[in-house]
Amino acid sequence: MMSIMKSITLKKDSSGRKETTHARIVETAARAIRRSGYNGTGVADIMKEAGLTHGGFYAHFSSRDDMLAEAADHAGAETIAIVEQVLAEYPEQQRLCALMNVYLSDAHTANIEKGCSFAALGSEMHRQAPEVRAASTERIKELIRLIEGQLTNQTQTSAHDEALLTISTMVGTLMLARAVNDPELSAAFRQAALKHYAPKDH
Amino acid sequence: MMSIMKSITLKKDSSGRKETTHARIVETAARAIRRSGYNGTGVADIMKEAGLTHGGFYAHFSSRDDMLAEAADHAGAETIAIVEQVLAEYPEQQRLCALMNVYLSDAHTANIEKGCSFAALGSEMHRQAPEVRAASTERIKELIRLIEGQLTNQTQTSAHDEALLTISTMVGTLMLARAVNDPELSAAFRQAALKHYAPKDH
DNA sequence: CATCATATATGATGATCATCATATTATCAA
DNA sequence: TTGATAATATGATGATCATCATATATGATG
Repeated sequence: MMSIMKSITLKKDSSGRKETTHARIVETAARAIRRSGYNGTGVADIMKEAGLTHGGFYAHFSSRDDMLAEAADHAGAETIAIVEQVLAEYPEQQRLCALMNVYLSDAHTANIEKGCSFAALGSEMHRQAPEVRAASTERIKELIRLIEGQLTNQTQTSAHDEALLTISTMVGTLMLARAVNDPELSAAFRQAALKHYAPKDH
Repeated sequence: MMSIMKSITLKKDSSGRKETTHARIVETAARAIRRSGYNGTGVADIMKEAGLTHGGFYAHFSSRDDMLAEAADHAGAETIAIVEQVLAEYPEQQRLCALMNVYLSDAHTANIEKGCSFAALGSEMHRQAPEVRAASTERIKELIRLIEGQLTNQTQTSAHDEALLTISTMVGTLMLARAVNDPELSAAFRQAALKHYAPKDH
């Protein structure tokens, strides 16, 4: 009763410290889930890797799944960004070819924690919390639109279908190339896909 | 000193009870890992699902990873068996087509725990214990040989490459079809692959 | 510099987990 | 049936985990 005009001041943190920290946690988590999987990624691990202690976690996220959803979204966004960057660097005729070469490169195969989130987390997606799955699905749809837009010399329907097929092949190839313990087989999987999708390069 | 001829009798369990139980645990685990992932599969869960208690586990396996390796091998063997069965049921010309239809069917998409172990566990493989990865890699090589053997109208090299590409596409498509939370997109991924690999069927 | 709200840290709780020591039960030989 | 041995169960241990209550530290403002 005595404090009608108590808190006029909004909790505006002009320095944006919390937002910065929040973003740092999400970036750290986006790397951690690709490296260690959803189940292999603990709250304390991520906070430590972000230079914090575990206790502050729930000031930033309502639950672990909430954080995983943000991390999945961020990892998906990074995947989209990689693809967009390659597409922007090449003339129209060479774009898909160049994308394949980058996507199936040794570097991308080795760099799981900064690479394609769908190849890194694909087989775990179906059992994640609904918010995690939803965020990832939206990013996959974004990727489909991006690839579809490159297939201009086709009817709309066949461009969509070909985009879906191309993405399935890219993701499947990269995932299997990482899965096997035999470096030669890993390279063979990627070369076989490149032979089909980027036959120009020797 | 007093028991020179103590234990002549080998511990031969003529009824094979332990072997039967061991096989049952492995079969249960092979389903559990596909359903819940490697990390989501606890020792106690599996023993309970196999109708046992957790304590007896280490009479059957030297470690959890040891069990996971046997489970991965068994799941891979089941995958091979599914493929072999489809191939045996159809005449040579229709085999790959039929395999695609079965592999990308609604039933296989839904039945993760008895389906293709590479689509179910692919993105988790690279961080498993060496014995787990080794067992899975051997089964993948077996699958490659199987598919390669169906591509008879090609040179050896191109048959091998095409087998690798086909497997990457199959696995990637099924994995993504399961991953997304949108049933229409799930069907679209599979239809796009079928359009390319099994165009005969409407 | 002093105050206050905000951001982060310390520490605890109960749950779950792999692993193991020991007890109990089941099977087969006699 | 009885005893020996193998197969499984009971129960414990220490580690790790998500979550939360509370304390401290930080930085903006007066």
